[in-house]
This record gives sequence, structure tokens and C-alpha cells, in this order.
Amino acid sequence: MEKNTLLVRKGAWTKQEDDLLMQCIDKYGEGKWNLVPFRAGLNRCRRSCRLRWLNNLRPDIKRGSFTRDEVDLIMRLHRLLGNKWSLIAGRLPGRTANNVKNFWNTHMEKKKLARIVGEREMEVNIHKTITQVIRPRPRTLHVNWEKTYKFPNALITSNENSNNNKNQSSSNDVVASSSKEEVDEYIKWCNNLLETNENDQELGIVQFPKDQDHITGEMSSTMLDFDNYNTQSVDPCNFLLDDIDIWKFLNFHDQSITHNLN
DNA sequence: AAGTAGTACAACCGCCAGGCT
DNA sequence: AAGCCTGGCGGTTGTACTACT
Repeated sequence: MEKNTLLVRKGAWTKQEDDLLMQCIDKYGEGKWNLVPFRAGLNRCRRSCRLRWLNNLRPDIKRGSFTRDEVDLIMRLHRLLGNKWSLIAGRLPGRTANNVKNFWNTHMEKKKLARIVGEREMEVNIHKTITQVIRPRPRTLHVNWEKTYKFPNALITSNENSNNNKNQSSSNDVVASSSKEEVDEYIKWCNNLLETNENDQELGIVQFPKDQDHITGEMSSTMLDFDNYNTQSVDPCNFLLDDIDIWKFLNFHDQSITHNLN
């Protein structure tokens, strides 16, 4: 606790206070916050001065709303790090931890809440299984794909097998140049993907297989472009989707994923 | 036009870790 | 080792502004 809290000013900063603080930082540099109120001639506590400088007055602070790229990064980093706002902000030039935290609390938490409510409504209005379909799974296995993506109701084979069965393969099949073991492992992962998990559903997290350029393209053109998403910045293996995105995705794929669940 | 509700964000508070004495 | 100081963090609150009725 600060000493003499009754004597120091609180609340919004005035222009004069800002000027005094900036002059002080300009003259003495950052740090030694306990000396700042005295040096600047401010009737504020050291922490208030520090916070004002770090969150509002620093010249490199970026103003304005978050870009889609930034939002995408925040969502992915939050999933990775949790509420480590300073770490997340550290990856966003010009954004402060307070910025990011406020953004998350006002936009993302609300969105999450709306999603939960939305799911209840969807259970009545839309096919019940839609929001139970996709869950994230960390995946380390990489399979090298050769053919068109049709997942998960397509026949999935390794190249070893497909050489023998080439004539029987349909255009929906997925053929991999990886080993049979890798493909088997991948199929296991796919099954695992379809298990349900309430926490993941709440967030609408979807994780897609890695290293498949055609999937990247398909995802970008069919789903993300609906929202003018900057596809250049999207890592298709790990990002968050709105319910509406999932809905579009499932519709695009003829709801085959949903059917496979039943 | 006035009152109310909702939103966005600045600011505060309690707590903690690390350094210093 | 213990206590104090400082910087830093995340959670919460306060408040100005906007939208809605």
C-alpha cells in the first residue's frame, strides 16, 4: 500500500499532469518511480505515475482498434499462455498489457458468453450436433498429402497401399506419401479429434492438420474470406472460430463431419 | 429531450517476486 | 534470515461516452 494515500490525487489525469510526467521522464528517464512524483511535482503515487506512463503516455503506444491480425494473434497466444497479458502484449508492438486485457474482457469474454447462450438456442433451432463436432488436439504427427482433401469420411490410405489400389481410389480419397504407420497414427488422431470436450466447445477452438497447403487454401477461401479475414496471417492449424465460421465450414463440407459423429 | 442500459477503457488495488540492506 | 522497497502483474472498479427507449 502507498503511504499517505489520503493525500495523493486519484482518478483521471489532467493534461497538465501528463505534461509534467512526460517532462520528468524526458529529463530523468524511466524507472525510479518512487522519485517521479517528487521530481515531476505531481501529487500522485509512484504506481499511478508508472501506470500512466506505461499505458498512455509512452510514445510508442499504438492507438485505435485492434486489427484482425492482432486479434488472431491475441486469441492464439491466449490459448497458449492464458491470462498472461504482459507476455501477450509483448508480442504486439505498441499494445500494452492493459490494452490487451481490456480488449479480451470486453470482446472475447462477451463473445464466449454469447457463444454459450447461442449453443443453447442452436440446440433448438439448428441440428443439435453442429457445435459438438470439432475439438482441438495438439498434433505432432505430420503426414505428407498428395491428393484432394476430403476429410473425414474419405478413404485414407498411405502411398504404399494406394499404389496397389490406384484404380479403386475415388477423387474423394486422401493419399499420403507418408508411411502406413504415420497414416494409421493420423487416423487415430482424427478419431480423437471428434471426441467432445465442453471447454473446447465453449471457445470454439478448432485445430486443423498441419502441412497441407490445399487445406490452407480451402479454409481461407471458403470460410475466412466471409469475414474479409486477412488470410496471409492465418495459421490454419491453430486458431479460433466463431460459431458462424464452424457452421459455414460444416455446410461447405456437406455436413459429412456431423454425419460421421452419429 | 430525458432517462436508462450497455460499452470501452483508464485507473486502482492487492498481491507477488526479486533485490537490497 | 528477515524485513523493506520497488517494479510488475492480473483482477476489478469507476467513469465517460454512446445507443437505445
